[in-house]
Amino acid sequence: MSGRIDFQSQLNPQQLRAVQHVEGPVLILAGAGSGKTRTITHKIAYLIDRQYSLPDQILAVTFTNKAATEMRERVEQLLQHLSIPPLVSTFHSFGVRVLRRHASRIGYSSNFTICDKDDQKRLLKQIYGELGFKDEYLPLAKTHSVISRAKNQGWAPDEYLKNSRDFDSESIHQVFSRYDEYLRKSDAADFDDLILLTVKLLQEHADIRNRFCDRYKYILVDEYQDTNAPQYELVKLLTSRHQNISAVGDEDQSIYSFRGADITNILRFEEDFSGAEVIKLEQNYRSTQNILDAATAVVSNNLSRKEKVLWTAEQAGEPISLYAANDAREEALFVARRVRQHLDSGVSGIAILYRTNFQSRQFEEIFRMFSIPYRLVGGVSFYHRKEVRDSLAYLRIARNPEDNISLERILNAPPRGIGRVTRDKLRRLADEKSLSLWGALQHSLRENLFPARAHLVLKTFSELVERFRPALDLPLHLALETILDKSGYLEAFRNEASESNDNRVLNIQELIAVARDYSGDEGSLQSFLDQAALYSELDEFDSGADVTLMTLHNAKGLEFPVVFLAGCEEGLFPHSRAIEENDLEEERRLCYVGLTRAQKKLYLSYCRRRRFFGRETDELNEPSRFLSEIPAKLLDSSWGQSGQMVRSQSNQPAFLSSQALRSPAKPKKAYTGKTYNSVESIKAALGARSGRSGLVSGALIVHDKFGKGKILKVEDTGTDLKITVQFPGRGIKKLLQSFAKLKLL
DNA sequence: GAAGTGTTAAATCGC
DNA sequence: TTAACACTTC
Repeated sequence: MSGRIDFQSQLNPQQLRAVQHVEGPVLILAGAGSGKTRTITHKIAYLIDRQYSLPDQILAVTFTNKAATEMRERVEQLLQHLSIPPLVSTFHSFGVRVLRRHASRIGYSSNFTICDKDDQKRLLKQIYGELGFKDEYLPLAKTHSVISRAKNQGWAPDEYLKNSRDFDSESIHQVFSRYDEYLRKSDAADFDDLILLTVKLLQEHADIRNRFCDRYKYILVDEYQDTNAPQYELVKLLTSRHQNISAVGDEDQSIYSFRGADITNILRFEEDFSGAEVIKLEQNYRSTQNILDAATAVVSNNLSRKEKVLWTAEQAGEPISLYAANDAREEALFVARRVRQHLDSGVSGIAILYRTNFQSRQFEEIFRMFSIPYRLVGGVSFYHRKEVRDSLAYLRIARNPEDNISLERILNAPPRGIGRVTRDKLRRLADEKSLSLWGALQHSLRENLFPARAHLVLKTFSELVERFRPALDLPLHLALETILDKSGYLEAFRNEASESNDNRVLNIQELIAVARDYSGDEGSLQSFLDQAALYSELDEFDSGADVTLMTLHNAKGLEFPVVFLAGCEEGLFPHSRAIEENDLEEERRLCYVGLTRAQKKLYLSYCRRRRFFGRETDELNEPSRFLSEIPAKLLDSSWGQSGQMVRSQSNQPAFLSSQALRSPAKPKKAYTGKTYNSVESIKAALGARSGRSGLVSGALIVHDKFGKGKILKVEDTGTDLKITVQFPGRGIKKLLQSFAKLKLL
């Protein structure tokens, strides 16, 4: 049966052309909100429905699990009697899928471990220790990002050295080589390797490459502007026989150059794939005219872009509101009040977007105060919690004790008497004998290489691990439960009752519950571990939620009736690092992405002052330059209640017309100028929260003849208060004691 | 080796 | 501000 779906009635002429372009390469250049994903989803359906292809001959690649899931579901909706689904996958999970089958061809086992950022950092730290490198001379964070960047270019350590003239490149090269070697020896791959190794496999083994080429006759790539060199290479390899590639992208939405995304991939598509047709989608179905005009006005300040004319059939809609807050708290209060109003009038689907994750905190606090339910995307996600990661490491070790990275994690968690000395000795032994850590442990037990006490704890540990294996025959969740039980890992948290330990236990129980969903399938252990490793924060996003907090990067591809774009200040957005490195065009694209998330109503806000590390900035923040790029006529002239009113005048951007934006004198804290007689009263006045008893630290400032100092400790001697104060002076910190009834400023 | 205490660094964006 | 770390003591 063919031709059941009426594509013509569901798509506009351009979209239809893109969908019906079946043979050969096509590039779909689409503006924001023009139905990119919709178009390729329909294309998948079209290929199947019109019998150009069997479902499993289609491979669609996206960047997030979220997008993949959505696309899969929509295809299923369109084609209701689909027995085999097409493969819709992220680049990374596609890599995993290929490698799990064929890893042996390039020297890995099919059970290789996926190593995430946290594992990478641990490993780098270990290598620093071995090489005697110090973080203060060569920041580990820098090394990490340089290595990842190099890998995203497709460079091996030696190629990196050749291509880089940095002062530190020799040192980094040393770390990089050792790091790669260690991963290889540990049968482990980091995220970048998932792509690199897949490319290597397909390059070196023509038989496998040809098999995949014939298998997937139609390749579709979403967000093509975000592909980096290895991903581009992968696409080239997969399409090397049949050039049936459909790439969808928007160069104005390229916001991932920091992870190697190369905007030239999309710009030179026509050269790369000869005979490529280019189709533009310029009608926007998402936003009002005002919002679209604002976004277009901003992004047209970029020089390196192709002109696209986005238009909409929508009305002008409401003007865009701009709010200048004195600080982040006020900004959050403004947002919370408006959110409440929208919720009360029945609007749902509100997003609060910001540049950096730390901004979420203030919103969370205020939203809880207002009892506004919200979803936070990002932050410390479930799968990044220590207890969850440790539990997964236990599971990996049960299956394969040779997994060095996991063994390092659980060796002494919970504490079982295997300390630094013993661990170092094991590592050295493993290195000398070219053994895994587990191998070294076995070897040293046989040869009696450790003193009695260490020998005993290692033997106990070894026997423990041996006892894990039989548990793997149980259904997955029971296996996990049994292993955690035997290991004493759960027990250790239960024994020491505290709020955080209770949470840990709950998280582990939650993990066991997730494992239950995987139980029973063939290969359930592997797919459970893979999904945990490739899990991303965006996966938590629930499009049904009323209010969502997330970063601008996470918001790409999503839309909301109401959007708040917070923190529009120079230094924050555009970010100071971007200003330094002259990456303003990418920041501007990010702004474009943010603005175009809004369907009906858009709010912009910024703070004149903002706190970093508990410290207030000295000078007032400049409003973001992007605000001044929005034509004043699109902006609202009325303002929220608690901030100062800013009126827009004819052609001036709203914020420029307001002169007296200086923040009023800060209200004095309730505790200043008073005299306190007890520890408790000081603590109460400060609202100080500190785990350590009798200690008040932090923002409290005392004033005496030595100047201003920070209170470190307050002890009640019965008659007096003994207060330890730290006075910073020329880099040297003097510790003094002063007594009782101190006046606090 | 573990626990407790003091010091200091930190936070752009993410698979 | 907090959290990781480094150092000391038991």
